Amino acid sequence: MSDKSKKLNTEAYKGVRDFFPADMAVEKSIFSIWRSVAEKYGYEEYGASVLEPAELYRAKSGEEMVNEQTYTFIDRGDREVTLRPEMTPTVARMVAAKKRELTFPLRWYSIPNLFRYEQPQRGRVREHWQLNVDIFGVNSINAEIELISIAYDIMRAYGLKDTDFEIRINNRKLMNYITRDVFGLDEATAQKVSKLIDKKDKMKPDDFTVALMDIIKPTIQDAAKFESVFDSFLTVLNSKNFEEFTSHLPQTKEEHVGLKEVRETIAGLEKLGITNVRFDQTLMRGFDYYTGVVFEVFDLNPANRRSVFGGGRYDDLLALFGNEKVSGVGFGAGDVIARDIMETYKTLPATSAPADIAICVVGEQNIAYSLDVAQGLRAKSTRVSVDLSGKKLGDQIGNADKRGILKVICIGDEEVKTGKLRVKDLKSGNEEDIDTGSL
RNA sequence: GUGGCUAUGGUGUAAUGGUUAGCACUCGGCUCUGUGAAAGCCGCAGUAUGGGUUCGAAUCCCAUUAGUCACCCCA
Repeated sequence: MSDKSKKLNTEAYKGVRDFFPADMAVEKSIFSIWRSVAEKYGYEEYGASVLEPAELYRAKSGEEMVNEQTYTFIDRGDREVTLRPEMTPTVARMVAAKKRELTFPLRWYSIPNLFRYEQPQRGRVREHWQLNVDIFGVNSINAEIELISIAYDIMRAYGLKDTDFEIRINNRKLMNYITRDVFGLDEATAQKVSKLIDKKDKMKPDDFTVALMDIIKPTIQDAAKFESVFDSFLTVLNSKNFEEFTSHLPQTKEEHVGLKEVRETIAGLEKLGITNVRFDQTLMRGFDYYTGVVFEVFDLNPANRRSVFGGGRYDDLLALFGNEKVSGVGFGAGDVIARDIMETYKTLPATSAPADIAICVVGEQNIAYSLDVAQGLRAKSTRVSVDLSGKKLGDQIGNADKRGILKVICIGDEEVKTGKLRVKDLKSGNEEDIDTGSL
């Protein structure tokens, strides 16, 4: 008698995915796009364990992030362990460990699975795979240009046209300059403002204005001064393009380095034929470790209003490990959004059959012979699946067809005796003699 | 973590608190034991889980689990 309460649930753990063969085929095609583009640019693949000591993330992300957003537990040896929520600290650790024996610039990529303890919803899961591409040891914005053009090539490989997506860039140096130097906000206020700017696109303009006022007002006593600071700040933030934005900044003899970097990055990409790049002064990115250019790639289709890629320059990260500075620029691209995009644009490759030829066996006594024939074919790199079901021949052929296998060879007493085999093409129905001697 | 919405065979769906929970696809078997795709017949399989209200619950209520949306957070 069956006890319902004792049955195990077939569902995957909350927020993680099973990859059945059809899903895995999609996943593999995404990975293969990632790999081929990264390798075309001369990047080498590396890997690491999903387990990291919790302090690796504490150092940079703070208690709250580690406690509430990660899978963290105590192992049997009383060590605090975290399932990696991102790859950058790991790669920084690896690079720092071997810094003296590595040849810079270093071009590395990886496709790690990452974990975060969050409320799952569409496009947001607890375990996902992410392409991470990083270049270390290049101080010029040529690194940014290279990374962004990799991201661009991947978008094209997903099957999108230039007009389907947009690359948005900003520069941390610029925002720091504006909030601190130009408008004189203190560190804490600047921080709050940054967080707010990050959400600007999601808010109604009026709500944003009010929220911004609430943050800035308490820090400026003089009402008249506040009025003028606030208005010009708002004007800067609402600039429609790079030229307008620049014109609102105080003119000095030398162009600010942040502006220069953005200008040169856009120009550099343009020379490579990448023209769908847009300056966006509201682009912030959550990470504290970014120090220069930051960028994101967006699908313009309203179905996928999330960033497809995100990255930037982090020049100080390796200092955490006591090393002298090594500059880094990197980005991440998730598999979930990649899948959504390729579904939206219907660019997913057709699923391929699990084998090139199916061998249908009539009579159990002929299986040994069939296996031998299969080995001969496999030696020539043909993918062969031998039907071991013992079903009727018609069913075996039907099954091969259902799996998308295009050709079958039927083997029974007759074939074993004469050694003459015929290949049947399931599309045309034609049969063709093949020479077993050549197998 | 907070709030809203949702949950019926493997899949998609139907059923004013009142028959044996219906249909399609899929799957298995057969018509048809050495040649598939068609057609027909037969069959397997379900009210997410645990409670409650009621003479009676897929239907109403509560909790749990999961999905989804918004918030939080965004790596």
